[in-house]
Amino acid sequence: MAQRGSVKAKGNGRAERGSTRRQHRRDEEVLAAAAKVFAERGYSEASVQDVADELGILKGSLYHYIKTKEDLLFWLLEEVHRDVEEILEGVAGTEDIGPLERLALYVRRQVLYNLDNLQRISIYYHDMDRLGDERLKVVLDQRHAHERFVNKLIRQAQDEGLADADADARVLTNCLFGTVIWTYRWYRPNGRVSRDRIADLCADFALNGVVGES
Amino acid sequence: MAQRGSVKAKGNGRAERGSTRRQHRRDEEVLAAAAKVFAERGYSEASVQDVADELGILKGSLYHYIKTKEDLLFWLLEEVHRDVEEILEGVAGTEDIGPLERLALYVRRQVLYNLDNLQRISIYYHDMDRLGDERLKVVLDQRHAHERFVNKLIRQAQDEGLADADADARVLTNCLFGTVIWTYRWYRPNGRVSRDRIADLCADFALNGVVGES
DNA sequence: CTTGATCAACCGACCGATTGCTTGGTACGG
DNA sequence: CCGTACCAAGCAATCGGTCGGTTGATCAAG
Repeated sequence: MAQRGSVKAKGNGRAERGSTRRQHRRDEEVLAAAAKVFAERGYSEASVQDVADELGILKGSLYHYIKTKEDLLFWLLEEVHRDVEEILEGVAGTEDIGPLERLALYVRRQVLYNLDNLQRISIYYHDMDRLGDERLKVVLDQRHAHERFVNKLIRQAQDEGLADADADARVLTNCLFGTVIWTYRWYRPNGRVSRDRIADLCADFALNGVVGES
Repeated sequence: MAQRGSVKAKGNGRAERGSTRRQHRRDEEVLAAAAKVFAERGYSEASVQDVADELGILKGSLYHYIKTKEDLLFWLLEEVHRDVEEILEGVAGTEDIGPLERLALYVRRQVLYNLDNLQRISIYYHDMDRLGDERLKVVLDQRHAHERFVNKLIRQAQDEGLADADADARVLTNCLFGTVIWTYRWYRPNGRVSRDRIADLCADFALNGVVGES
């Protein structure tokens, strides 16, 4: 793990090293501990000591797994991006459905993912900016690709007369993102409304907003 | 300013002391500097030194105006709350309009406020949790009141048959908040769409979402 | 007009605590 | 005996906050 690809190393940071299988176990525990601590206290205020405490080892020992504190943050964000990319590919790969159904599918899946990964999503939207310049650029590029994907679906819907073409597509995209992303701020497990129902309601809300002209 | 009301002090923290008029000038400069620095670097990573530098004075001198670093954060959030309360009162005070028109009015005004106060809104949603327990409770109580206000409007619309009564009002409220609040994350001055147009589009998006069933 | 007291505003040096990170070493399973 | 996993001590830097002192404007008394 300590030798995970840096940004410079041909970008192949997620490659699985040949050996490793049991090693990954502990690596994931490290990331899980970091996720918990960062989500609770925020990246800036969380200390490496806190993460080590969560793992039950000393601070110095944690540096066996990481080079810098920022590594933990970057790897967590990389995980999120990998998962979200799967969602986008799933939506893009579904055949025989129109742009509006695709948008609804995207919203439902993305909202469900957010509700199931509150810690990482919190960290993603709270502490992304704490990355150094190069790594920040990597994450921002991924975000832009994500944005373009949704924006394209909305423009398609407008072109096909399924959505109000007078509304600026970029604004609609961001309104939809607001609906989807904000879930991580108000959702509480044990709530009265099920996650699936919430995902459906968010999809309805966003789709009605995109279609417009009631 | 150093003697601004603490949380405990009968809550009357905003009272203008008898003398003071020129003094307030510098106080506002202090808060403006803090807002700029906190918005740029985040409260946790911004140092008192940074705020003092922005003001052109030494760190020790800044403590003439504040008791703790947290004071700056709390006072900024108090300002936001005071402004937002005005918006709510304005919406509640408008006569002869239904709940849907009231909601649209709220969204437009709140979005415009967000776009005009990007720094403070960023700080509000990014660093609220850094407050101590007592002060955090104060801000959270204000937020809950804000939520109840919008939630009540939505339930009124549902009761009058103007909005889909099958959708959970709490979820709708949070979806609407997502649309409104998220603006501070994507809006950039000098963009191609005017602020007024953005406010209108957000209002349309949110209202269509609340009404549902197109 | 001069004096002297007052007070906000600011300086500059400093303190204890904590931070991210390093280093040299050890315990132990394969 | 070699590498993984961890320990224990410590370093330089930075942090929020303190403190004693200086400056300059204001203003009432003499």
